[in-house]
This record gives sequence, structure tokens and C-alpha cells, in this order.
Amino acid sequence: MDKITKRTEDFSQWYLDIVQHAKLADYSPVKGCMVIRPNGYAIWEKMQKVLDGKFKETGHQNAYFPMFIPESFIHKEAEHVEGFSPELAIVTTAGGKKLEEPLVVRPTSETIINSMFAKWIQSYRDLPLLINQWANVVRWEMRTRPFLRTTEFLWQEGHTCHETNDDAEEETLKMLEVYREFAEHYMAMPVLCGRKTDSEKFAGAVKTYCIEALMQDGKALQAGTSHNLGQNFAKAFGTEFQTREGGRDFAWQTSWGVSTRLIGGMVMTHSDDKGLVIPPRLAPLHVVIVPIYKKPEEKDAVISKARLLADSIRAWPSQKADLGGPISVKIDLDETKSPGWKYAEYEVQGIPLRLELGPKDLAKGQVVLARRDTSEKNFVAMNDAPAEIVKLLSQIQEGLFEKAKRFRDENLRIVDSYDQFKEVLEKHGGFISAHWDGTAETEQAIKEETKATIRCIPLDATEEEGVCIKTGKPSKRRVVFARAY
RNA sequence: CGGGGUGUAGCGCAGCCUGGCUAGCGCAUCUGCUUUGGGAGCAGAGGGUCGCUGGUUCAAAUCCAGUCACCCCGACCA
Repeated sequence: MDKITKRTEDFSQWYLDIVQHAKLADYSPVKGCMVIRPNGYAIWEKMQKVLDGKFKETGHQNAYFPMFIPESFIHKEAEHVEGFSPELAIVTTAGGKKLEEPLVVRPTSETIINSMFAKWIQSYRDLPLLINQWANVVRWEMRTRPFLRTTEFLWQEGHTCHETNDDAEEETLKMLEVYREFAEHYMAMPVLCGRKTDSEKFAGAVKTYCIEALMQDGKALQAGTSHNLGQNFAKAFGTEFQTREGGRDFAWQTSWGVSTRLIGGMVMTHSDDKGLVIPPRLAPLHVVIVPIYKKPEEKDAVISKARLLADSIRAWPSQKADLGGPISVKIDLDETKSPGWKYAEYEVQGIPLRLELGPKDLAKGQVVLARRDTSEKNFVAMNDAPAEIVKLLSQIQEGLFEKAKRFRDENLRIVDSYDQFKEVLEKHGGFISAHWDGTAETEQAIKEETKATIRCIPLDATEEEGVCIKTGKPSKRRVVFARAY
């Protein structure tokens, strides 16, 4: 197997190497699209399971809407059509005939979902309507990168309708919090929660909130968004209801989504020069047992012991580690590969723990537990192995978050002049907290000159008098800038 | 669309500048034996329209022209 490019040499190539070597994804025959391989998809399934549970807990139901949207639907909301038109894939012929109306392959589903919501909602009694959809979407981007930006990607999109603006705003923030908790607790990826500026918000939204993560190369990654749509789509599609007072009003709506981009975020947050590192709570496989033996009698003893160990590990209560189920264990019985080969392979694939079991260990009544994150080897008594594994998985999860958090905090710099801003951007990258005069013109000018964009106006930003780093005009709070993916 | 790069075995590449004899190497695959605690060793085997088209030449993977594809960097991307 070829070497993985060093992180510090070429971060972009390193990322692509990890994706390839850990067998997460492959390039597809269609340019810009991506084949998600079993290793990558298993991680997505874990993410889906956790998120879907959270959505259900918060009262949402899953549904499914068509991937083809009549072109006219896209045109009903002015900002929406303007935002998405350049990246639409459109089907004009089907069944050997030219279609009467072209079909857009959904870039997002607000329009087609509203066409149905308008039928489903008659009264305030039908509200709130809380729907989620797991789907694929297509956006014809010029430049793609596995997981981070692909022509077709998998995501979930929540779409809700409410009686009042306050209800919609509450939902928008509630789902942002679901995303924050998912990112930090499960992905061990610290995020900033904030609001997008008008020029960065979703096409058709009134307000867009987001979680922003920081990658190891100092670039930001928008990891999830939650939009308060106001009544924009409801008005465009006639999603109207009779109010408690007997009047009529348009539904107040939200939409929110996270995608397979999260997998890219996970890779760029935790992985190292040896390969992928998966946080235990997202790992499809937690422990791999590598049996070691020479003679046949050793083999029998080692393997039968390994099986017993695997059973006891699976049966061990693991609630404390919050893995979303039992500990997942695999014994690698492949006899065509040497133990050393297996060590390296599972490190590339990011399996959190490796359990080595050989004749020496049997003699001593111990096992060797090797951590993927720190490479540390722990020699523990065989009977203590299951409990020790739960403990180590928790420590790994915690350790990954702490490490990422430290990196993020060290790379969130407060800056008060434009010169300093540019210097920090060149030297370190990272998040930069600075004053901005609140105008789209200034934002645009900074972007053109430095490639840095306003990632968000943090939700916890405190009122603070200051002056815009670019124009010197007054500013009431700091915003966070960064170069971004 | 601009800049850079690459097309040679399943994968990764050398060879090209300076044309030449049977197109080579590593990994992987297959066979056999020895191995197995950090990507095993030895011996053998199979696998090729040298991206495509045309040109120059006694002779082209190599030189020339054209063409196609892919990759990377930018532009784009709420």
C-alpha cells in the first residue's frame, strides 16, 4: 500500500489519501459524483441512526418526496430560484419524448414539499407539522471533493410548519442545538453556533443558523444549517391555514439539514498521518481482536479464548460509553495476513481499539489493548478486558473532543485591525473574531481581498462597542471570519 | 473557463530529453515451501490495443500535429 501524504505537507492530498486508504469512498464514472464504499457508508448509517433518534424524540416523522421537481416550482420563490438556478440538473426528455415541462433533480425539497404541505394543512389544528426526509440531492457544482462537496450527496432535510413566527424560530434553534450536540457529543467535533449574514444565508430563508467546525488545516467547515423560512415558501405555494381566531395565515416554516459532508468533517478533524481516526460513538466497529499464534495447538487455544472474550465484550454493559448499543467486536481470523499487517490496516481504517491476543498473553492471563488515538498499549488482565474497553472507549471519545477543542480554541483569535487580520489569516488561518460594520459591501470586499468569509455571528456574542476592521465604522458585536471549505 | 499535471498490467510508477533488439519495476493475484508479537521470505507463473487519430522514419511508448479523458490549484458553491 502506498504511503499516506503527511498532513503538514499537503493537507488536501492527505485528506484524499485517507478517504482512499480507509476505503471510505471512491471516484465514480460520473465526474463529481462519489461512490460511498461500505466503510464510509457504515459511518453514515451510525450517524443516521443517532440523528433519526433525535428527530423522533423531538416529535418529527419521516416521509419521502419525489426527487423530480417540476421546473416551475423552483421559480415560485424569487430568492430560491436565483440561488439555485446555476447548479440545477434538469431532465428534459424521458421515455423517448421531450417532456412538456422539464424536471429539476432536487437540489433541496422546499418547493415540492410545500406543494404537498399546502394540501395537508387546513387549520391550526394541523400544526405543527414536523417532517423529516432522508434523501439524495443534486447540485451541479464546478469543483467537487469527496464528502465535502459532491454533485450528488446524501442528507436529511427537516421541513416543519408552525402557527407563529415564534414557534418557527424556536424550532429552528432547537434543531440547531440537536446538530450542535451531535457534532460535539458524537463526532467529538467542537462547533461554533451562530447566524449567517444575509449574503451567506439559504436562498429563500429569513434567517439561517449554522454550526461551524474548524479543520486541522485552519479552514472552517459549515457542518449543518437550520433555517427560519418565515412565510416565504408558504406564500409562494399557498400553504395557508385557518387560525385560532378564525382568520387565515400562511404557515411559518423551518428547514434544516446535515449531509454526508459530516464524514469529511470527521476525517479532517481527527485523522492523523497513520490514517483515519473514528470517534467511538460513530465507529461501526469498536474493537478488533487480532489473534497471534504459531503452532496449531496455540492457534486452537488463542482462537477459542478470543471467541470467549468477544462474547463477553459484546455482552458487557456499555451504557456509560454511550455507544448507541453493545460494543462491536470483530475477530480477524484471516490467516493470509500477518498480525503486523492487520495492525497497520486497522489503524488506517480508524478502528478505535485493537485487542492483541497471543500465546504470551494466554500464559500471563492478559490481553493487550492498543488505542488508535494515542497509540498507547495497555496490558490488562483478561477478566478486566470488557470493563477496560468501555473505559478506554469513553476516554478516546473524550480525548478526541478535548484535543479538537483545544485546537479550535487556540485557533480562534481576536483581532482589531485589518493588517493583523490579514497577517493572522496568512500565518495561522483559523477562526478570527473581529468587528464588522454590518454591510454586505464590506463583507464582499474582505472576501475578495482575503478569501475569508463571515462564518457566523455567534449566538453567544456579547454586545461590545467597536469599529469595523475594514471601514472603521461602528460595530456592536464581533463576528467570526475564516477561510472555508 | 484559466493555470499546472498525468494517461504504459488490477493499483502505483520507470522508460520518453538523446527513436532501435523480447516494454520494465514495485504492490496485488496464482502455485509451492518456509513463516505469523508492527504491513513476511524464497522460488516460479499469469497478466499489455504504451489514451485515441494522423504524420515523420527503415524503425515510434519515445519526435511532430491534433484529439479525448482524468487529477490538482483557482473561478463557482448561502
